[in-house]
Amino acid sequence: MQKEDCLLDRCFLCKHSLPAWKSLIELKKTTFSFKKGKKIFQEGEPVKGIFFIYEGSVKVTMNWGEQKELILRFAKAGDVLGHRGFGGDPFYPISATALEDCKVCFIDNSFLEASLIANPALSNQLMQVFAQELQKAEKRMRDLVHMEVKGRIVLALFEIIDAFGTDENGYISLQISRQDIASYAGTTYETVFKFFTELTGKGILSTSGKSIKINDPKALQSFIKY
Amino acid sequence: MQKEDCLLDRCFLCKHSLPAWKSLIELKKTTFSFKKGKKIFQEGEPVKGIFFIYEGSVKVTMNWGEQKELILRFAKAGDVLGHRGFGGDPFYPISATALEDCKVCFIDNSFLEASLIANPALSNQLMQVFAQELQKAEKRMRDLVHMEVKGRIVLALFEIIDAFGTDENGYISLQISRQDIASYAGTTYETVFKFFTELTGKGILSTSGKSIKINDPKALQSFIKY
DNA sequence: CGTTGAGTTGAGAGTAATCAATGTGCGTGG
DNA sequence: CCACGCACATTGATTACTCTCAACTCAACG
Repeated sequence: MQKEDCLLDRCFLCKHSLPAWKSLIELKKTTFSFKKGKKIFQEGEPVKGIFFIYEGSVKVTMNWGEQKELILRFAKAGDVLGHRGFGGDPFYPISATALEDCKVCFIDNSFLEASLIANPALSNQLMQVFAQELQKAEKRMRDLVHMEVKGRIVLALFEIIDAFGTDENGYISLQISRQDIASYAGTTYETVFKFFTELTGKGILSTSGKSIKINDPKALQSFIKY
Repeated sequence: MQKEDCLLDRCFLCKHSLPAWKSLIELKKTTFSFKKGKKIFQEGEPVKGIFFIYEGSVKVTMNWGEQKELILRFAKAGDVLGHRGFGGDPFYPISATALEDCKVCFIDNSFLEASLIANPALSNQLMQVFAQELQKAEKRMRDLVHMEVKGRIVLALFEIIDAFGTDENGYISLQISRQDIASYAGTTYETVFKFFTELTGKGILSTSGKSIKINDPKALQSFIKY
């Protein structure tokens, strides 16, 4: 982790702050780098502040017992991390792990709170973030409960493409493991695996090395049954 | 639905507003009554404002297809409803249904927004509400995915008691249908039923008419496996 | 007295998790 | 350069859970 300059336009806090605050924010915030696979923060740790991603991608997870994890969401440049520390417990209820090499801005709690009080527009922006994430979370809750596994895996794929996009050949820009897809869809590694071989067999999906490409989105859709 | 006076101390908006605003809020807000079973608002309807419950209890649900519903949460006096209308779509992503006869305060969007801008403390309070609900939602998401059905039903019972309490005899204060418990636990009516007969057989649970009583919380806990 | 609908129970089917076995690639050390 | 071991990928077989469907009971009501 090392301190660096921050790309203003990619940082939530800078983007939504009053111009007058920007120089102050520059002083206050610290930028850290995380290597792929490193934990940015962990379930149970005391909350010290809030993070803004301005480079790389991150998975936000929650554990069940020792072995099982659920990926709650993926986050990418421009997204906020660690705001779940707000309210109640001063301990993170979740973990955040870098999926690629990442750069994140860190703002400590006291400065953030001061900013929120002084700058209602920022406060409103953050509230919007919360509201949207709450909506997404509840929708996902329903999906995880009522959809069958194949549908959930399909949804995971769409979600991942939505978050990270595809390269010029149509492959998902992020190298994501089948284990992570399983953790997002709330299923097991093997099940994802078998489904993928079924899909590649039918030509709906292609895999090249570690990367995945969707050939037939409509056919995928059809696995989502109401 | 009829207009009535509002019990100030049970209303989120009044409780967290500046004293100077209270009289204005009194002017602006409207109180409605809803009979048990009536929908307060429904998935897909345009968002017109926000509700505060000051009497009765409510289930907040989301539908999957035509038949399957998931109860996202229970709300009772003092809780906020309809704030998920914030951000993005101006349509409710969820429905709210009265579980008992209810009285709710309604504040229309424009006045709420004005209040939030003028009163940062209120804004912060609402943000806290969002943050806490987001935490709860994500925890529940994990539970629904990784716990087995019996554990989820147990959790539902605890959750319901937590929200609504028990009467002097230890029975859950709210008459809740097995269907609703199933919808909360993400399972079917029959499964809840069979589990309940198993539990009453072992003396862990008692049912009297429509009401439910937990005799042995520890034995119930043991169905939650990590 | 028949009908309706909700409460209750049982049998069967299907899905996905678990377990186990085999295959594959890679790095390391001899 | 080869042999070995380890971790991870892949696949098949088995198990177990829970959903679905259907039947039955019982009470209320016309």
